[in-house]
Amino acid sequence: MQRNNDKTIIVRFPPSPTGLLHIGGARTALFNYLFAKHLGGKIVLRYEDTDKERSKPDYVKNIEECLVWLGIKFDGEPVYQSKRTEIYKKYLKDLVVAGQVYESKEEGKEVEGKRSSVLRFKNPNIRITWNDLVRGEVTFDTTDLGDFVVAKSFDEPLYHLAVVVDDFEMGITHVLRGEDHISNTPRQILIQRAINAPQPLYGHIPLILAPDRSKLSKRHGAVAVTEYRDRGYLPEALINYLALLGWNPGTDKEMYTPEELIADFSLDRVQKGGAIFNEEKLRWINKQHMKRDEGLSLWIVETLMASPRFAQSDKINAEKYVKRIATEVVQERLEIRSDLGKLIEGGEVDYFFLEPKLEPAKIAWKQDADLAHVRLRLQEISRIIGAMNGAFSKDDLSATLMPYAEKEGKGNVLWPLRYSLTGKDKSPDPFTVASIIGKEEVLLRLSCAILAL
RNA sequence: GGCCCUAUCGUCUAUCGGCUAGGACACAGCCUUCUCAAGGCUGGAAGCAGGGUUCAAUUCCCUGUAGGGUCACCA
Repeated sequence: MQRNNDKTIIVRFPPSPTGLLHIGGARTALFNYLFAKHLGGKIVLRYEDTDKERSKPDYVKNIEECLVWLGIKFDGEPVYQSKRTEIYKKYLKDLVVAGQVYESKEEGKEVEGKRSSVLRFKNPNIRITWNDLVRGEVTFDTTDLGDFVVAKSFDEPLYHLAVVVDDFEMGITHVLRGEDHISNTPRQILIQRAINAPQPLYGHIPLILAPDRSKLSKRHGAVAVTEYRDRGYLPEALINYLALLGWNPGTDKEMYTPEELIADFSLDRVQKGGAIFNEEKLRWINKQHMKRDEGLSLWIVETLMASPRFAQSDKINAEKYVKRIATEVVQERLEIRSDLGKLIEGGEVDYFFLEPKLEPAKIAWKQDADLAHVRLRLQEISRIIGAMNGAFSKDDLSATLMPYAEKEGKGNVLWPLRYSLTGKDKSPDPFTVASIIGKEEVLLRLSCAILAL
């Protein structure tokens, strides 16, 4: 009965443009996309905008924007149900002729602002069973459904009718959707049989849950894809995380590019139970992606160069210099893009562009705060560095200075050095900083520190 | 409430009858160059309950319990 194996796989993503695309919808789109692409099939986009009251062009725009951002590409042009009224009408008429849909007079309904007459499906009251791709056999008794409404009028079809007609006409072979649709399936199968459409294979994906285990929704905070985009998440990271929510490869692999997901995805490794959305893990995955993202350092460079904070600096336009800061210091410190603004505003890279302001009391390391000793050590550090020739890499600096640091006690040398260079309690290690700002600047800052003591 | 679905660390998950129950996030401790970040190592942390089936159940079956979904002239 359910034999579509010889046909090309065609799936669909059918958002209704009544709100911003949320992450649950994005994941449904993603699973459909991965499933289809893995098997060399097609995925089509269909806007279910039969509800004229709630559907808005702005939401269509948002959905489209998000899907493009996420990198989910569709085959062919999007379908709008609102433009297919005539088609549904034809099916409706045929169903009426066949006696499977009838016009029902609704007594007293007009007082509630509803129609006095609607089109109802004549329910055969049978048991419907299908073999769900993720849950196995599922059975419903359709008697509970009664003669449900399929259209408000011939020109105003409702969801179930439109879905079934479209899935049929579009040759949809697999319907992968959220678990919240599971109870819609029996009535859609009923309509399918009435119009002699083949039954697609169904797979009901578990829901994304809020921390309280209820269906994730607006009241739980950020759910719109655009919010995550605007907060600074990378699309590949969101894709990676969403894929792992409810699916796993059966290995320990967690870092995935979209291409790798397509290669590994399979429905039989999709989870049956819902999964709580955990932003901590999303952040971690985002960080991993950011570290690997080569284009990101370019963006960091541009952002640093454009920052008004460093406009006065004579170093801000030295691209090579800024590039080193971006790749050696900044990039590994970011979890999401918006961290960069915070890092800059927090003054965490000021010392690369501006002379640090030193608090004399902080130059000494707490273990040996004797100022005479500190002065002597800074002078010795200065002498050692001054004597260095040629290369000035992090490793050279470390090799040259560590023996002295070991001798004096690491903190007694490294802290004053690092503080003199940065004026910060927290910063990257002194060798990294020194190697970037260069020998001349290091010596200058050391002498300033000595004078400040 | 009816119907349907689900049930392993706090969270995401591995296990397709043999388990000292593995990994990741988060957390704690230690190490790595003083501080921060990154990295490394170590640690705590789970099979909802009761019955079966079986030589053997986290894994299969039943019941209970809990959680969720859905019950529109929305989609």
